[in-house]
Amino acid sequence: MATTSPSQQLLEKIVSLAKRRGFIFQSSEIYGGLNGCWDYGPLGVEMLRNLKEAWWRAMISRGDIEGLDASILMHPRVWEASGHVQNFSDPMVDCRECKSRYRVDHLFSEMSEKRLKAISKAANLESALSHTLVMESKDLTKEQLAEVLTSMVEKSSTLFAELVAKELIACPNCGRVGMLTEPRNFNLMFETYIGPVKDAANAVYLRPETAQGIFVNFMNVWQSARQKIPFGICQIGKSFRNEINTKNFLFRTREFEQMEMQFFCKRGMDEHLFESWRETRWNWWLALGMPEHKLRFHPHEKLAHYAKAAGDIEFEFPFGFGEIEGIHNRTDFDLTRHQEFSGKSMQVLDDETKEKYTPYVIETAAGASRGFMAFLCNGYKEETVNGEQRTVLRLHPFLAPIKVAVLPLVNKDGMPELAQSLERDLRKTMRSFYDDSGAVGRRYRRMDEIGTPFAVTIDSDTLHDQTVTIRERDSMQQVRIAMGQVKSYIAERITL
RNA sequence: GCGGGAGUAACUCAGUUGGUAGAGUCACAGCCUUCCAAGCUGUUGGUCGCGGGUUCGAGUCCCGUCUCCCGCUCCA
Repeated sequence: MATTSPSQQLLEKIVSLAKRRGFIFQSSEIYGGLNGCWDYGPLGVEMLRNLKEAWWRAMISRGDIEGLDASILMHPRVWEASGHVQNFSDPMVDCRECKSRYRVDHLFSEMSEKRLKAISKAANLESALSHTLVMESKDLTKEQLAEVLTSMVEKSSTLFAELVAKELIACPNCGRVGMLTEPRNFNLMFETYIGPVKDAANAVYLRPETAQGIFVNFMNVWQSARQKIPFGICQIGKSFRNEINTKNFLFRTREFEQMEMQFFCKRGMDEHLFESWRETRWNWWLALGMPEHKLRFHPHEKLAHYAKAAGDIEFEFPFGFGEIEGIHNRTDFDLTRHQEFSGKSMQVLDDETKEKYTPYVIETAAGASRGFMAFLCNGYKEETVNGEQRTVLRLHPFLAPIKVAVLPLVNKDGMPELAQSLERDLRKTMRSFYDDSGAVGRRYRRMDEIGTPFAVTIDSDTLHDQTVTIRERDSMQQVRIAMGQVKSYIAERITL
């Protein structure tokens, strides 16, 4: 029997509840499942839609952000321009002795300068440099040496193996020399083919991020929507990454949904806007019920090739802190690259100074799937009430898949009929649920477990004075109001 | 990709040295029940993850494979 940590058990309970109640099923389960893919069940899809709706409204209601829904398949050149073709595949090697795996660039960057020099000599770096750069190897810094060597290894299929054979590269873990395999490329982008012929010339990628769909449409949106800089473009959609390993339920999957916004501004405003968006996005998570102590902002020290500043909003999952949203100052990198690769101008005119410039971009990239899981984990609580245990999902009412349950206290005296008619009426404006099976306490608990914030109960008083009780999920307190006010009472309390 | 653990009903699990699958919960149909899951009756549901092998006979033993979890690695 495996020893399982409390946090592991917690995650297992959440996964189990998610399946039992119809939030999340494993993809293709009857065929044994598909690694790292999950399906949203009836309650899951409602909750996910609510989450995306909350985000969409927060973006669009500002007035300075336009929506977009770009195609998942894009021109292959997009990913050359974005740097994904080059940077999204990392050559990796394994140690035959101790089975450790390394990225080649990490291998080089961890080496001593002396070792790098020795390898440079063996790799005949000078001649490689002579026809590409004016520099000589002795002028290169340690970091530059590592970088050049990495790119040489990437270009040559045999170089790394030769260096290993000359016993110049040791495994950092076990220290054995000559045990590393040839580099293998791990391309993190999914590839498919346009048209019925599977041919390299027809290859396209499933987008690894939604951002590029926004960048390539920047000019279209700018001109058609009549927005003035600064303004943003936002988009919700699926992205795909062929991860080596999937992990932790919905957290690391190969197919996931993003909620991305790119805010275009003039250079000079970018640093202020980065801070401002960081705060705006932080507060958005809080407004949906995230407690501040479960969140943290993690600034990136090692920046990606496109970024000037970057950081993540992280949530404390049962397995530890994990990113739920990234905020990046992408500078003018993407637009500049697309201008270069497409030959189309990405510049705008400053009305005051009459100068043309390429806008800077602040990106906020939230994970819809990860956010969903974060709210599920955050909401899950086991409580003891009067000696009995109850499981409750403390979801913000806006996120809750079902807003209200309507229950006849007992199944007689016309209570079921009255309750059914109330439920039919509520159903027109909100997700509601009628339940008459078992004791009322059991029904309350069932609703707690799926996060339903309100339960309306029809009792004998209802029959003669048209009042009902409304029970609130978290406090379990009840108030009695006129049946005619139920709709407005709940509507007021399920808004953001 | 490596190492460890696990996979039996929708969920949580039991199943002895191999002898044609069980419990509780849930769900469903009723009964009971006037406010917080524990009453009664009945019912549905499993080729024991999948595929091979050994055997007269495999949930149980062996091999392969898939999936989930943990660690390493990875996470532009």
